[in-house]
Amino acid sequence: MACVKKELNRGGAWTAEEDKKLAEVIEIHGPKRWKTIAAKAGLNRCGKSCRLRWLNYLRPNIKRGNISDQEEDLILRLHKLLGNRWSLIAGRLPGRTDNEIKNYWNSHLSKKINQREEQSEGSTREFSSKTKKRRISEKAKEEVKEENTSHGDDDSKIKFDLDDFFDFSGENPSTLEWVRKFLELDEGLLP
DNA sequence: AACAACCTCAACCGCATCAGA
DNA sequence: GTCTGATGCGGTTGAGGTTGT
Repeated sequence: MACVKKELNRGGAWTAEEDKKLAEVIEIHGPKRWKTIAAKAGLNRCGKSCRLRWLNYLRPNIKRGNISDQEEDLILRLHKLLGNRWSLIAGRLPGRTDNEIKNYWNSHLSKKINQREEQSEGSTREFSSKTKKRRISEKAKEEVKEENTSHGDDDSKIKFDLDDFFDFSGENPSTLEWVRKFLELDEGLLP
């Protein structure tokens, strides 16, 4: 459930000191029983906050920043296939978190896709750059809404998207190698 | 230089699901 | 079978930084 609102440190950025305490307690007790961890660390944070901090920031092998072209390509394909299942997508990208991918999608990729769509529409209408930006971000929001209402258990859509997902014609060799590794990772991804 | 608009990302929230008593 | 607490997930918010006017 949600953190108890009073007395807990909500909304504030984590300090290095808090990170250190949390990491120490997790080292001893392991990354489970987050309520207990929060208490033992003596932090005014709820268990959920501690878990999130660990998963998104403190966990070993976290990659930070600079999503590579290959990773971006994979995110695009996986999103096409899976929709907004960020944790599933993150599971295919070692060192990346669902939160990071979700943020990256919302701030970079959804915009890119919309730009491509607008170009392919061949619209002749011109807007000021500011108006255009606003329009793009609003459209992105609309699309996310639509996605959520439609991704359900729609197997037919997934089957349809699989063709696109595995269409690697025209890819450069490094991307193909990346995809090959990805497919080796989990043979159980596909039905 | 000052202000407004916009962007990014860490963190929170609410709900769903899981697991154990 | 049911209740309850823990965990996981996706959506949303807001602070701080950047860019445009």
